[in-house]
Parts: sequence; structure tokens; C-alpha cells
Amino acid sequence: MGGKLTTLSALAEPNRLQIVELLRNGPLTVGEIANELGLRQPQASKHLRVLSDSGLVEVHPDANRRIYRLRAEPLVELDTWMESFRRMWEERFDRLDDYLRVLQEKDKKE
Amino acid sequence: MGGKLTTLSALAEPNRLQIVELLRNGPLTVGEIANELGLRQPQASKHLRVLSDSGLVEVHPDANRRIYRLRAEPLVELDTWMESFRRMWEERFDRLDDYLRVLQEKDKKE
DNA sequence: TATCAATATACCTTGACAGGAATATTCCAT
DNA sequence: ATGGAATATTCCTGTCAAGGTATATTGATA
Repeated sequence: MGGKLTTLSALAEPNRLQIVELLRNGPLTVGEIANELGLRQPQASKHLRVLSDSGLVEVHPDANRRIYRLRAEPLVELDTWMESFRRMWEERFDRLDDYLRVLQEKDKKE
Repeated sequence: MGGKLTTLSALAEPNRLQIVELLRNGPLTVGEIANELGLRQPQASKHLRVLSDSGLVEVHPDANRRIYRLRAEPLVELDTWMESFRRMWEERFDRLDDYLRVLQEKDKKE
């Protein structure tokens, strides 16, 4: 569990990404997930294992079944990592903005 | 080029993630990147190829050299994807908020 | 307790991918 | 034209991860 890289590799697999997206609508059991995505039960379990190890998901046993729920932490971590990029693009826009303002000044003087 | 999955798998490799982080500080040549990260030139080129194919990076030939620059689009796409999750947590906090307010009301009445 | 449903695990096979080393390519300078 | 620097590409090899199938595990119920 832990780290951008772990989160990224966990998400970089089609079925797992779908599982995560599916769990946005609320917790589900293994069977439901497998059903919904057309996966065989063992593969569903395996993917859920990976997601669980990476902290993206947590399990709550309910008798026979196991209910999987999405966890915020890793996604929040990823999100804050991306903030640095958001700031980058914004700064670029700002600079572009400045540049355009300079051009307008020129226009007035000409 | 294209799609969350492509972006995620491109980033889900230690060296490539480092390359992307390195390029936040501005464009660099292959040699500089390889040097900075202690990679051999061919591996650097290969990773840059993957990043380029995924659209995370763009190349500008400069005589002998090739200058690689970070591209916003894929990261912005990832970011907007994560927005749905951001909203999720916020809603949860709101619900928690509501719940706490209910508890306070109870306190007053008891 | 025997059985059944839900889930996890083990084992096998296959395909993708990353590193290493050599080589091809492109551009500049002499 | 020749040689040398920077970069891309190729080929090989080993590793790892995903799917398939069978089996173990756990809990409920008759």
C-alpha cells in the first residue's frame, strides 16, 4: 500500500479501472462486480486484491460475502500530485495573458 | 495517443514518472534527461518514445538534439477524470456535516 | 454433519515489457 | 568526404503480470 506509482499501476489496467469507476456508485460484492463487468470470479478477486493492496479499496466481510468499497486516500494523493501540474498550466495561461496585454498596449500606441 | 488508460500506463513506470516530473522544470534533451536520471541513452529514448506516443510529451528537433517538452492535454484529461472523485468526497463530507448537525440538534433537545 | 454458495488461492501458460548491447541514423565540423 | 556527437532502433533475454482452470476456504443451512 502506498505511493503514486502503486496507485498508478493499479489503475493502469482496464478491468481494475472499470472496477474503480463502478465502485463510485457505492460498495459492491465480488459477485456483483464480476457480473457487472463480465469477469470470471477468480479474476475479479485477483484484481480486487491488487486494488486492496494499493489501498484503493477496502473490504468488509458480510458472512459469506465480501463487500468492497472505494477508499479516498490514494486518489486524493494522486490528486494533490496533479496540483503541481494544474499550477503549471495556470501560470502558462497567466504568461500568455500578460503577453496578450502587452500586444494590446502596442496596438494603442501604433 | 489517447485515453486515460494510455496515460496511466505511461505514467505507471518509475523512470517515466521521473521523466515527467523532471520536465516540469522545462524542456530537456535526451542526453540531459538520461544524465539527470542515471539512465542509459537507449532506455531514455525508449521511455520518451512511450511518453510521446501517449501524448504526454512532444519533440522539437534542434539539429543533432531533440528537445522534449511536457504536454498538458493528457494530464488535463486525467485531472478532469479525477474531478468526479473530488465531488464524491466533497458530497461525503457534506453528508457527514449534515449528520453532525443532526447530532448537535439532538444534544440541544436532551 | 453434509452440502451448497461465495470468495480466495495455487498452479500453469502465455504475452507484454524493460534493460543490455550493438548498430543505424542524422547532423555538424573539419 | 570523413569523423564524431546525439539520438533512434533492433535484437536478445529475463521478468512479471494476467487469464484459465482447479482447488481450498469460509459461512450458512438443512
